[in-house]
Amino acid sequence: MKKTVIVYGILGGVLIAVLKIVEYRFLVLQHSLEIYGGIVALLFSALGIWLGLKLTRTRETVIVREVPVDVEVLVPVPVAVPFARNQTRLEQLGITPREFGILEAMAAGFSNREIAERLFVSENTVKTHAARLFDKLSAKRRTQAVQRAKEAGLIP
Amino acid sequence: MKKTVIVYGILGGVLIAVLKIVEYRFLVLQHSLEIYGGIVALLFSALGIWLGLKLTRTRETVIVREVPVDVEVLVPVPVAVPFARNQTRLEQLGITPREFGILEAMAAGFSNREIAERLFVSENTVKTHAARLFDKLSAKRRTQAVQRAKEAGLIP
DNA sequence: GATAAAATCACCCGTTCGGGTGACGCGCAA
DNA sequence: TTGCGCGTCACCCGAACGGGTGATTTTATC
Repeated sequence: MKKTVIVYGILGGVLIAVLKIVEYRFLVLQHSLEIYGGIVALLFSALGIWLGLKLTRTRETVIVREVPVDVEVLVPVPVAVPFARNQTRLEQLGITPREFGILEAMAAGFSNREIAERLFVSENTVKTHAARLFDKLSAKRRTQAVQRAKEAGLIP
Repeated sequence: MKKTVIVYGILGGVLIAVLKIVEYRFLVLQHSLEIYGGIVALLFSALGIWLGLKLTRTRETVIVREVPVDVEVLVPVPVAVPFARNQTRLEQLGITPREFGILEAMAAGFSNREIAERLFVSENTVKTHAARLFDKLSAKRRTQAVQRAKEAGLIP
């Protein structure tokens, strides 16, 4: 943060110097302009900072902490959310079964090499499938692809 | 840091250029004092806002809300289950707030660079946080880290 | 004020990913 | 029979990622 302040300071100094030079060149020797500009700059800088603070200050993260009321009642709750794979969207995107398999493995956190070993294919093949998958999901990274697939309801 | 310096440089250059133009117009037009002031005000407002944002980047107020858990209410899991972040597990793993922020961004499919720009830090910083995160989550890849975090109930 | 924890940034180096391209075989339908 | 979709594989190259190390600064805490 100090650095930022220093940079700002230097920048301000340079700015003022340049202003002075420019002013001399144009022979407009009205100090009021300089002072005026400086004051305005200062004021609005302060205003901007204040505004920025105000805009981002009320950022609250609400965290829900679970507190057991009765231990005996707190039996492991089977969530059992029947995930319904969105087959329609799969077809809409034109994702082939093989590509989907790679997608699942990717979502499970496997590397290309691991996926290759798992599916008994070469790493290059996995990469090809992955590339086509990224294209179809409009993703640039595998994490993004996984996220998109999740949003589309392709994977839980 | 380099980027910041470059941005600052460009900004300064543009500012000076604008000032010159404005000053030139001052010789021609008589109403440029207002224009000059307006431009300076605008520029420094923007600058101030940006600075304000940068200053308050991590000002997050964490509110821990204790919620009694009742199984009978939990079992009929209806729809729209507001994801309850598992704060306990977060502390167990020793994941700091900042690291968690990086984790969220990672899960959203952002690259290290994008995360860096989003959080107003350098890419190296993001990588450092990520490395520590991987260590704490026993993950070797970011996809795996996301998967682990999901399993642990850290992220939806 | 000392101390510890957290956050920030940098550099090097090796690995992994992803884009682009080209190619081959197989099965199926026109 | 030919075209097409699918799956397979290879190579190159640049970008992104991750490990490791070291350092400074900020923040919290006593």
